[in-house]
Amino acid sequence: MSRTPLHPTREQIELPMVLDCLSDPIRLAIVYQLAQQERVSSELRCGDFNGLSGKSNLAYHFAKLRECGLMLTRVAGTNRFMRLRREDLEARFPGLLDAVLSSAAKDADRLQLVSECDVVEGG
Amino acid sequence: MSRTPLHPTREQIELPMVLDCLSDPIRLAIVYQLAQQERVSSELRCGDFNGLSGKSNLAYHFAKLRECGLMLTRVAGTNRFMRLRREDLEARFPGLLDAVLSSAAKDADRLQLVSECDVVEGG
DNA sequence: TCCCTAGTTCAATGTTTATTGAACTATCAA
DNA sequence: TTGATAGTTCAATAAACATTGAACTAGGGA
Repeated sequence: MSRTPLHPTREQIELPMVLDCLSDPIRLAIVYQLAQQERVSSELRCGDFNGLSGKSNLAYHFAKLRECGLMLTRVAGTNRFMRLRREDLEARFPGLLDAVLSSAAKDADRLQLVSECDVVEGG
Repeated sequence: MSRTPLHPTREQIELPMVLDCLSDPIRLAIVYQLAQQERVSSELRCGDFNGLSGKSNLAYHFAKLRECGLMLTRVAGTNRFMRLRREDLEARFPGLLDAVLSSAAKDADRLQLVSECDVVEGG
Protein backbone atom coordinates (compact mmCIF):
# COMPACT_ATOMS: atom_id res chain seq x y z
CA MET A 1 0.00 0.00 0.00
CA SER A 2 1.97 2.96 -1.25
CA ARG A 3 1.73 6.16 0.68
CA THR A 4 0.04 8.39 -1.89
CA PRO A 5 -1.48 7.15 -5.12
CA LEU A 6 -0.42 8.64 -8.43
CA HIS A 7 -2.47 11.41 -9.97
CA PRO A 8 -2.13 12.87 -13.47
CA THR A 9 -0.92 16.44 -13.77
CA ARG A 10 -3.42 19.04 -14.86
CA GLU A 11 -2.13 18.96 -18.42
CA GLN A 12 -2.40 15.19 -18.57
CA ILE A 13 -6.16 15.25 -17.99
CA GLU A 14 -7.87 14.04 -21.17
CA LEU A 15 -11.43 14.79 -22.23
CA PRO A 16 -12.40 11.30 -23.43
CA MET A 17 -11.17 9.72 -20.19
CA VAL A 18 -13.06 12.27 -18.10
CA LEU A 19 -16.29 11.69 -20.03
CA ASP A 20 -15.87 7.94 -19.89
CA CYS A 21 -15.30 8.12 -16.15
CA LEU A 22 -18.43 10.21 -15.64
CA SER A 23 -20.53 7.88 -17.81
CA ASP A 24 -20.56 5.12 -15.20
CA PRO A 25 -23.52 5.51 -12.82
CA ILE A 26 -21.51 4.57 -9.73
CA ARG A 27 -18.68 6.98 -10.55
CA LEU A 28 -21.14 9.72 -11.42
CA ALA A 29 -22.78 9.18 -8.03
CA ILE A 30 -19.39 9.44 -6.31
CA VAL A 31 -18.56 12.68 -8.10
CA TYR A 32 -22.02 14.06 -7.41
CA GLN A 33 -21.74 13.24 -3.72
CA LEU A 34 -18.30 14.86 -3.54
CA ALA A 35 -19.73 17.98 -5.17
CA GLN A 36 -22.60 18.11 -2.68
CA GLN A 37 -20.12 17.76 0.15
CA GLU A 38 -18.09 20.72 -1.08
CA ARG A 39 -20.65 23.01 0.54
CA VAL A 40 -19.83 21.62 3.99
CA SER A 41 -16.27 20.35 3.82
CA SER A 42 -14.30 19.50 0.73
CA GLU A 43 -13.45 15.92 1.58
CA LEU A 44 -15.10 12.55 2.12
CA ARG A 45 -13.72 9.20 3.19
CA CYS A 46 -14.01 6.06 1.05
CA GLY A 47 -16.38 4.61 3.61
CA ASP A 48 -18.85 7.40 3.00
CA PHE A 49 -19.67 5.75 -0.31
CA ASN A 50 -20.30 2.25 1.02
CA GLY A 51 -23.97 2.56 0.10
CA LEU A 52 -23.09 2.59 -3.58
CA SER A 53 -21.33 -0.78 -3.89
CA GLY A 54 -18.96 -3.21 -2.21
CA LYS A 55 -15.55 -2.13 -0.89
CA SER A 56 -13.40 -3.67 -3.60
CA ASN A 57 -15.64 -2.46 -6.39
CA LEU A 58 -15.52 1.05 -4.95
CA ALA A 59 -11.72 0.89 -4.77
CA TYR A 60 -11.75 0.03 -8.47
CA HIS A 61 -13.93 3.04 -9.28
CA PHE A 62 -11.88 5.33 -7.02
CA ALA A 63 -8.78 4.34 -8.94
CA LYS A 64 -10.49 5.17 -12.23
CA LEU A 65 -11.57 8.56 -10.92
CA ARG A 66 -8.04 9.29 -9.77
CA GLU A 67 -6.41 8.12 -12.98
CA CYS A 68 -8.59 10.32 -15.16
CA GLY A 69 -7.94 13.36 -12.98
CA LEU A 70 -11.42 13.84 -11.56
CA MET A 71 -10.47 13.48 -7.94
CA LEU A 72 -7.57 13.53 -5.55
CA THR A 73 -6.82 11.12 -2.74
CA ARG A 74 -4.98 12.11 0.42
CA VAL A 75 -3.83 9.43 2.86
CA ALA A 76 -4.28 10.08 6.58
CA GLY A 77 -3.75 7.12 8.88
CA THR A 78 -5.97 4.27 7.82
CA ASN A 79 -8.28 6.68 6.05
CA ARG A 80 -8.22 8.06 2.55
CA PHE A 81 -9.76 11.46 2.04
CA MET A 82 -10.94 12.34 -1.42
CA ARG A 83 -11.97 15.56 -3.08
CA LEU A 84 -12.84 16.83 -6.53
CA ARG A 85 -10.08 18.43 -8.63
CA ARG A 86 -12.36 21.37 -9.33
CA GLU A 87 -9.69 23.94 -10.17
CA ASP A 88 -7.76 21.67 -12.48
CA LEU A 89 -10.89 20.57 -14.28
CA GLU A 90 -12.11 24.14 -14.61
CA ALA A 91 -8.75 25.16 -16.05
CA ARG A 92 -8.71 22.34 -18.58
CA PHE A 93 -12.40 22.18 -19.49
CA PRO A 94 -14.22 25.34 -18.36
CA GLY A 95 -17.84 24.77 -17.41
CA LEU A 96 -17.77 21.05 -18.09
CA LEU A 97 -17.94 19.73 -14.54
CA ASP A 98 -20.74 22.11 -13.58
CA ALA A 99 -22.71 21.23 -16.70
CA VAL A 100 -22.45 17.54 -15.88
CA LEU A 101 -23.32 18.11 -12.23
CA SER A 102 -26.39 20.20 -12.97
CA SER A 103 -27.46 17.69 -15.61
CA ALA A 104 -27.10 14.95 -13.03
CA ALA A 105 -29.03 17.02 -10.48
CA LYS A 106 -31.93 17.32 -12.92
CA ASP A 107 -32.06 13.51 -13.14
CA ALA A 108 -31.21 12.84 -9.50
CA ASP A 109 -34.18 10.52 -9.05
CA ARG A 110 -33.57 8.59 -12.24
CA LEU A 111 -29.87 8.25 -11.39
CA GLN A 112 -30.60 7.39 -7.76
CA LEU A 113 -28.29 10.10 -6.52
CA VAL A 114 -27.99 11.13 -2.90
CA SER A 115 -30.33 14.03 -2.11
CA GLU A 116 -29.08 17.30 -0.63
CA CYS A 117 -30.36 16.57 2.85
CA ASP A 118 -28.45 13.28 2.89
CA VAL A 119 -25.12 15.13 2.83
CA VAL A 120 -23.03 14.26 5.87
CA GLU A 121 -22.70 17.35 8.04
CA GLY A 122 -19.18 18.02 9.27
CA GLY A 123 -17.83 15.07 7.29
CA MET B 1 -32.95 -1.61 -44.40
CA SER B 2 -35.86 0.14 -42.70
CA ARG B 3 -36.88 3.51 -43.97
CA THR B 4 -36.08 5.61 -40.90
CA PRO B 5 -34.05 4.37 -37.95
CA LEU B 6 -35.45 4.57 -34.44
CA HIS B 7 -34.57 7.49 -32.23
CA PRO B 8 -35.28 7.89 -28.50
CA THR B 9 -37.76 10.57 -27.48
CA ARG B 10 -36.40 13.64 -25.74
CA GLU B 11 -37.38 12.29 -22.34
CA GLN B 12 -35.69 8.97 -23.02
CA ILE B 13 -32.28 10.59 -23.39
CA GLU B 14 -30.09 9.47 -20.48
CA LEU B 15 -27.05 11.28 -19.12
CA PRO B 16 -24.76 8.25 -18.67
CA MET B 17 -25.45 7.07 -22.23
CA VAL B 18 -24.76 10.53 -23.63
CA LEU B 19 -21.47 10.85 -21.73
CA ASP B 20 -20.44 7.35 -22.71
CA CYS B 21 -21.20 8.10 -26.33
CA LEU B 22 -19.13 11.28 -26.23
CA SER B 23 -16.21 9.52 -24.56
CA ASP B 24 -15.23 7.64 -27.70
CA PRO B 25 -12.75 9.64 -29.79
CA ILE B 26 -14.38 8.72 -33.10
CA ARG B 27 -17.88 9.61 -31.91
CA LEU B 28 -16.62 12.83 -30.33
CA ALA B 29 -15.05 13.72 -33.67
CA ILE B 30 -18.34 13.03 -35.45
CA VAL B 31 -20.28 15.22 -33.03
CA TYR B 32 -17.66 17.94 -33.24
CA GLN B 33 -17.76 17.90 -37.03
CA LEU B 34 -21.56 18.07 -37.00
CA ALA B 35 -21.36 21.06 -34.66
CA GLN B 36 -18.87 22.81 -36.93
CA GLN B 37 -21.15 22.18 -39.87
CA GLU B 38 -24.11 23.79 -38.11
CA ARG B 39 -22.71 27.20 -39.07
CA VAL B 40 -23.06 26.38 -42.75
CA SER B 41 -25.86 23.84 -43.07
CA SER B 42 -27.22 21.65 -40.33
CA GLU B 43 -26.65 18.31 -41.99
CA LEU B 44 -23.86 16.03 -43.16
CA ARG B 45 -23.89 12.73 -45.02
CA CYS B 46 -22.33 9.56 -43.62
CA GLY B 47 -19.70 9.73 -46.32
CA ASP B 48 -18.47 13.06 -45.01
CA PHE B 49 -16.92 11.15 -42.09
CA ASN B 50 -15.07 8.56 -44.13
CA GLY B 51 -11.76 10.05 -43.01
CA LEU B 52 -12.43 8.93 -39.45
CA SER B 53 -12.73 5.16 -39.98
CA GLY B 54 -14.07 2.45 -42.27
CA LYS B 55 -17.67 2.41 -43.47
CA SER B 56 -18.95 -0.41 -41.27
CA ASN B 57 -17.23 0.91 -38.19
CA LEU B 58 -18.77 4.34 -38.82
CA ALA B 59 -22.22 2.78 -39.21
CA TYR B 60 -21.69 1.19 -35.79
CA HIS B 61 -20.81 4.55 -34.23
CA PHE B 62 -23.68 6.31 -36.01
CA ALA B 63 -26.08 3.80 -34.50
CA LYS B 64 -24.67 4.48 -31.04
CA LEU B 65 -25.04 8.22 -31.51
CA ARG B 66 -28.63 7.78 -32.63
CA GLU B 67 -29.54 5.39 -29.84
CA CYS B 68 -28.28 7.71 -27.13
CA GLY B 69 -30.14 10.69 -28.61
CA LEU B 70 -27.18 12.75 -29.72
CA MET B 71 -28.07 12.87 -33.38
CA LEU B 72 -30.87 12.33 -35.83
CA THR B 73 -30.74 10.51 -39.13
CA ARG B 74 -32.95 11.37 -42.08
CA VAL B 75 -33.07 9.07 -45.08
CA ALA B 76 -33.08 10.66 -48.53
CA GLY B 77 -32.54 8.35 -51.47
CA THR B 78 -29.33 6.41 -50.97
CA ASN B 79 -28.05 9.05 -48.60
CA ARG B 80 -28.52 9.46 -44.88
CA PHE B 81 -28.37 12.98 -43.56
CA MET B 82 -27.48 13.46 -39.94
CA ARG B 83 -27.67 16.38 -37.58
CA LEU B 84 -27.22 17.09 -33.89
CA ARG B 85 -30.28 17.01 -31.64
CA ARG B 86 -29.31 20.36 -30.21
CA GLU B 87 -32.71 21.47 -28.95
CA ASP B 88 -33.51 18.17 -27.26
CA LEU B 89 -30.12 18.00 -25.61
CA GLU B 90 -30.34 21.59 -24.46
CA ALA B 91 -33.77 20.91 -22.98
CA ARG B 92 -32.62 17.80 -21.14
CA PHE B 93 -29.10 18.87 -20.14
CA PRO B 94 -28.69 22.65 -20.45
CA GLY B 95 -25.17 23.72 -21.33
CA LEU B 96 -23.78 20.21 -21.48
CA LEU B 97 -23.28 19.88 -25.22
CA ASP B 98 -21.64 23.29 -25.52
CA ALA B 99 -19.36 22.57 -22.57
CA VAL B 100 -18.22 19.34 -24.20
CA LEU B 101 -17.80 21.00 -27.60
CA SER B 102 -15.74 23.89 -26.27
CA SER B 103 -13.66 21.47 -24.21
CA ALA B 104 -13.06 19.43 -27.34
CA ALA B 105 -12.19 22.59 -29.28
CA LYS B 106 -9.51 23.44 -26.71
CA ASP B 107 -7.93 20.04 -27.32
CA ALA B 108 -8.62 19.90 -31.05
CA ASP B 109 -5.01 19.06 -31.87
CA ARG B 110 -4.69 16.39 -29.22
CA LEU B 111 -8.02 14.86 -30.28
CA GLN B 112 -7.16 15.16 -33.97
CA LEU B 113 -10.41 16.96 -34.69
CA VAL B 114 -11.25 18.57 -37.98
CA SER B 115 -10.23 22.24 -38.02
CA GLU B 116 -12.69 25.02 -38.81
CA CYS B 117 -11.38 25.61 -42.30
CA ASP B 118 -11.90 21.94 -43.14
CA VAL B 119 -15.66 22.36 -42.82
CA VAL B 120 -17.40 21.47 -46.06
CA GLU B 121 -18.99 24.59 -47.50
CA GLY B 122 -22.55 24.13 -48.69
CA GLY B 123 -22.55 20.45 -47.69
C1' DT C 1 1.21 -7.62 21.70
C1' DC C 2 -3.29 -8.65 19.58
C1' DC C 3 -7.11 -7.44 17.16
C1' DC C 4 -10.12 -4.37 14.75
C1' DT C 5 -10.93 -1.17 11.16
C1' DA C 6 -9.99 0.99 6.54
C1' DG C 7 -8.84 0.33 2.28
C1' DT C 8 -6.14 -1.87 -1.60
C1' DT C 9 -4.70 -5.64 -4.62
C1' DC C 10 -5.34 -9.92 -6.97
C1' DA C 11 -7.56 -13.53 -9.61
C1' DA C 12 -11.56 -15.16 -11.80
C1' DT C 13 -15.83 -14.39 -14.26
C1' DG C 14 -19.05 -12.85 -17.60
C1' DT C 15 -20.36 -8.78 -20.28
C1' DT C 16 -19.82 -5.17 -23.26
C1' DT C 17 -17.03 -2.85 -26.69
C1' DA C 18 -14.51 -1.47 -30.97
C1' DT C 19 -12.88 -3.11 -35.17
C1' DT C 20 -12.64 -5.76 -39.50
C1' DG C 21 -14.25 -7.73 -43.86
C1' DA C 22 -17.79 -9.93 -46.31
C1' DA C 23 -22.50 -10.12 -47.56
C1' DC C 24 -26.51 -7.65 -48.16
C1' DT C 25 -30.19 -3.84 -49.42
C1' DA C 26 -31.72 -0.02 -51.64
C1' DT C 27 -31.56 3.89 -54.75
C1' DC C 28 -30.12 6.08 -58.89
C1' DA C 29 -28.43 6.54 -63.59
C1' DA C 30 -27.11 4.69 -68.02
C1' DT D 1 -31.62 -4.60 -66.63
C1' DT D 2 -27.22 -3.76 -65.51
C1' DG D 3 -23.88 -1.55 -62.80
C1' DA D 4 -22.31 1.81 -59.52
C1' DT D 5 -22.88 4.09 -55.21
C1' DA D 6 -24.37 4.68 -50.19
C1' DG D 7 -24.95 2.64 -46.28
C1' DT D 8 -26.41 -1.25 -43.09
C1' DT D 9 -26.10 -5.84 -41.06
C1' DC D 10 -23.75 -9.96 -39.73
C1' DA D 11 -20.12 -12.90 -37.81
C1' DA D 12 -15.78 -13.20 -35.76
C1' DT D 13 -12.17 -11.47 -32.87
C1' DA D 14 -9.50 -9.27 -29.35
C1' DA D 15 -9.50 -5.90 -25.82
C1' DA D 16 -11.50 -3.44 -22.08
C1' DC D 17 -14.82 -3.27 -18.38
C1' DA D 18 -17.57 -4.06 -14.02
C1' DT D 19 -18.25 -7.09 -10.38
C1' DT D 20 -17.20 -10.51 -6.76
C1' DG D 21 -14.77 -12.59 -2.85
C1' DA D 22 -10.53 -13.74 -0.82
C1' DA D 23 -6.05 -12.34 0.53
C1' DC D 24 -3.34 -8.69 1.87
C1' DT D 25 -1.33 -4.17 4.13
C1' DA D 26 -1.17 -0.65 7.33
C1' DG D 27 -2.53 2.23 11.25
C1' DG D 28 -4.76 2.82 15.76
C1' DG D 29 -6.56 1.41 20.15
C1' DA D 30 -7.11 -1.97 24.07
